[in-house]
Amino acid sequence: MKLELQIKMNPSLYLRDPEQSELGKNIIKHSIQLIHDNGFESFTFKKLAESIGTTEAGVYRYFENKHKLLVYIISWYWGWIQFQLSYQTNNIEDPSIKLKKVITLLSTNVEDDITTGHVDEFQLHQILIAEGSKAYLTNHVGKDNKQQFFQPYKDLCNTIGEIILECNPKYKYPHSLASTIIEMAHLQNFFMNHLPTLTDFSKSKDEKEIIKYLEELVFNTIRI
Amino acid sequence: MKLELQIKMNPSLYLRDPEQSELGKNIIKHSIQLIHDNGFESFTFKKLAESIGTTEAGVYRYFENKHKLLVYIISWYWGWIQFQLSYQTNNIEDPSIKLKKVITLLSTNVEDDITTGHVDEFQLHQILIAEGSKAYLTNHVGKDNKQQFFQPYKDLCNTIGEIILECNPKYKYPHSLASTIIEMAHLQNFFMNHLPTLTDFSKSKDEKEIIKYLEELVFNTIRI
DNA sequence: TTTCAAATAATAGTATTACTATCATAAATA
DNA sequence: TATTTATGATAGTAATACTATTATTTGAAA
Repeated sequence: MKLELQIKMNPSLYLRDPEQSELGKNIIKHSIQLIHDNGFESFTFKKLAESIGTTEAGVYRYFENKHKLLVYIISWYWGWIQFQLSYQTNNIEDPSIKLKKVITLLSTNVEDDITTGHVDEFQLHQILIAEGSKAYLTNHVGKDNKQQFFQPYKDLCNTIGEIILECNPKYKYPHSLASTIIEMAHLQNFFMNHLPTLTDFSKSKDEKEIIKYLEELVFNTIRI
Repeated sequence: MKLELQIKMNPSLYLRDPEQSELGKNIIKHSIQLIHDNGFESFTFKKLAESIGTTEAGVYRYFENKHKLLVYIISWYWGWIQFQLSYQTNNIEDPSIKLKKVITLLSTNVEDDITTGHVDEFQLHQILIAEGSKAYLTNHVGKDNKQQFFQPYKDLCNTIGEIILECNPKYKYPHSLASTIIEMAHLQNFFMNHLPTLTDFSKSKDEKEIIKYLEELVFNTIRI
């Protein structure tokens, strides 16, 4: 039996479920490739269609617009991270070890997970770093939020918040600290590679430095 | 004598200096208004021209494209913050008080500064929160960086980094902590107002809570 | 096996965006 | 007064972000 990880997606994100057809899977696969290679700004459904070998109209049958497609793949990523997190922290008792796993998981450029055929997690992680915040930094964030587009992100944030509270039940800002960890794991990586003077990792350009920085930040503020 | 604050801008950002003409100042003023009201995505030079009462071509004589215009007003904001910072921390000896001023300055929705006629700092602060990261989250960040587009941001980051080192000369991540403070002051504000479950400030929706959170985070990690 | 619905392909078309180009006119300056 | 310079008015183009229509293929139910 071949194990395949299926992540449940919010149906409001798509018109037709991309997991249910070859074309759909190709849309996801090539979107990730194109957004990774050229950025979300220059990504268009026309280029996507050409890259797949279908037509623009074909893509529009699956996704209303490119923003929903971006939110889709980002949601998928958070769902996958959520799964990785519960998998990696399973049977671990010590909450501070769990929290370290969280920081490492978010900061590390993962390898491609072969149990998810059409998704390249490495590229997806890069997309999250460079484009992740564009999912919510829009003037329709309120509408999107009402449709639960950001639920996977919120769920992850809650999970991490709970681990923080296990470390220190009296800590007052578990959610803010969780969102800070998530965002900074990505942003410090972006800065390290593109605007190095905004960080202290420009020499090594090593993710491990980011992990050390975040660990110090987090464990000192919750006072372990 | 009327005091007017002039912030020196990188000439590569514009084709014609907007400070030097009424039309130019109107471009800045109405850009801020429009981006504040409807977001950067829906902002176009056509709308801007209509709002001013000039033509699209008129705007293009000042700015090559809307991205450079965004970077321009964002750079202006960082220059203004830099000035506020040196003004507010002037004559203060205690570096930890200075650092608190930094956190407060970045987290607080400023009032409009009347010494800068055509710029509304309140709206500009809101723009920074919602659109600030779009200045550098592009596929041409490297090119832009080579042209020094992000110098004001870097300068501010260095200034804050130096204050951090004054607090604790042995702290290893002054730049990363500085960029974390800047980005989180904005992002936690955005989350508080639009995705409140990602923070712990949803009840009060009070900037002062963000300040407390950041102060705890910062002073615990540099161990004061 | 037929048939009938669903998915896809092919093509066309529209409004808007992001520009560039041209030419006339008004204002500032030499 | 001549002339540079900024602005205004208008036009045009390629690309983007869609919508619509029709034909063809495929696959499942009758």
